[in-house]
Amino acid sequence: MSNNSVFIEKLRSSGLRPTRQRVQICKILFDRQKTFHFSIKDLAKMIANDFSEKVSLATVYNTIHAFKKRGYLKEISINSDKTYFDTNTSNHHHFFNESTNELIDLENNEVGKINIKKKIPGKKIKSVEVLVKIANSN
Amino acid sequence: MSNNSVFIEKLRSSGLRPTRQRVQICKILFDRQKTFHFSIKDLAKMIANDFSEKVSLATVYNTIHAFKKRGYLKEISINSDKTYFDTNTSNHHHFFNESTNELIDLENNEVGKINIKKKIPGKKIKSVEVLVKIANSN
DNA sequence: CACTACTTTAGAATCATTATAAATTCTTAA
DNA sequence: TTAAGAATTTATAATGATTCTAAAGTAGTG
Ligand SMILES: [Mn+2]
Ligand SMILES: [Mn+2]
Ligand SMILES: [Zn+2]
Ligand SMILES: [Zn+2]
Repeated sequence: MSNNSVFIEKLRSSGLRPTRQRVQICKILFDRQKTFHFSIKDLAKMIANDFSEKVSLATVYNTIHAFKKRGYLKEISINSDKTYFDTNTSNHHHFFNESTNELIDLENNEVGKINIKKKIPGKKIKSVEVLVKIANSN
Repeated sequence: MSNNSVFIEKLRSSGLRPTRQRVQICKILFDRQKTFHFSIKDLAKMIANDFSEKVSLATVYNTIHAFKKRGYLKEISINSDKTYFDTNTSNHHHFFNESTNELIDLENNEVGKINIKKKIPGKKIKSVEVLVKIANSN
């Protein structure tokens, strides 16, 4: 249960004015212990439920993109029909539960060292991400 | 330079009738040595260039999705704004060249064994894919 | 308070993809 | 070979996500 000043500071520090709408979005995104994986649609729904005031979709998009640009969110592409944002901006991997369409974090230290044997001349590795698709064992 | 009967057989064996359009699409997709990574837009352009007869976009989508369903193509999601199809249907990984938006195959044997230490109870691993983003070293 | 720059908003525009339904083509059993 | 039925293609409309626009509202500053 952070208080608003944390969010206001977070917004200010990234060059965004702390408006009612943005503070509300911050509460939903960042007022929690665990990583939050969400689609824009998820988020819009939660705003509609948690908040008496309506927030336009354009504002949701604008704010999320600003946070992404500032490094407060990462975007994750799993498949063509769904894109997620992730409040965990560390370098990390994911499980994707195909039965429930749920993303689960896999921290860097939960995956053994990844050895990329093939090299591409003149190119440098920017990131290495693992996606593990899972489904019910039965 | 395969001859058409190869494609016709490929189509037939997967329950698709060998129409002019599908055979032409097969030529573009499968008449080559190396893996082909493409977007629907890429493919539609190539059809327009290589083929005197027009093929509707709906047919391109239908055929690609049928091939995907039959296991002749894989779909790869790199980021929200581009989805690729891949003629390499083996279990494999990718480099993504951020400078050129180009995908490069990384075969399974070009990546050391991947050790997923975290387990999810009641779930079975369906696939493990690595995406390595690269850019010019300069 | 008054001014300015930033922000929000509804609605329009765009773009990829999917759906529809009529016209065409393929298959196969006379 | 042909006729009938099934599958396919096609143009076009519909959908859905995202982005754009421009007008109305709000925050920061002095
Ligand atoms: Mn985006
Ligand atoms: Mn698709
Ligand atoms: Zn995550
Ligand atoms: Zn590939």
